[in-house]
Amino acid sequence: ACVKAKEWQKALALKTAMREAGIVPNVITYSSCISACEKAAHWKKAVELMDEMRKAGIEPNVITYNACISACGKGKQVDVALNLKKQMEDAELKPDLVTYNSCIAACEKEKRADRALELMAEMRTKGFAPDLITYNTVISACAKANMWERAEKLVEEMISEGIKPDLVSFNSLLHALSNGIQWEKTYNVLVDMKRKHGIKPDLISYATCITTCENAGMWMRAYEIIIQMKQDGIEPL
RNA sequence: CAAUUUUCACG
Repeated sequence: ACVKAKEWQKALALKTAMREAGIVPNVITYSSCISACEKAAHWKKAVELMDEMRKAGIEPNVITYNACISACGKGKQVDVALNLKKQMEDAELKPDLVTYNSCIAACEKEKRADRALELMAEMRTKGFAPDLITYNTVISACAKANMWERAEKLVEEMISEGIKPDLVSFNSLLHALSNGIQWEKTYNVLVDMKRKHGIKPDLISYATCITTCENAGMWMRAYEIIIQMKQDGIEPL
């Protein structure tokens, strides 16, 4: 059952073909198909597949649920995603770190920073330490909810817990600051990520800073950043 | 190397 076709129609066609060839789809077959739907944000199909496999007497496992939660997240269905997490708890399956990260990502898509933060607190009580991805996702959630102060705090928090922020962390923080039109802070972060953390800003980082300066009416500053970007070997598009 | 999680934009 090796499904490498990453487009959902193809994956589903393959599954049908398998059945017709007399091969019984197993958990992994379904999980793969759900994953294929996920990339296309086809959350309804993903949920349908879960039902279908249950009817076929195949029990979804943690990975199956995680894939489906992710699919719902991409389709902006937080409630469906959180319901799935409940379902798996009822089915005496233990949500794992990926489950939480996927649920938090679902909240992020819907700008539900409050729920994302709640979930992060909940996972701690269940003995899961938030990892880099957890933090990055929550920071991004704060960015979308216009909570740049919280985003700043989260970065400090992760550092104090020994998790090194990466390029994604900083880009998310930059977006948070950008949405708050904190152009000075945005610029400081851009400088700090390179000087203090050894992370090279990429095109996204620079573009975010430039946009912020433009929104703040700081045209000269925006221009200076473009110059720096070119010195860094990154070309504006 | 059979399946699952994070940033902007496009889709």
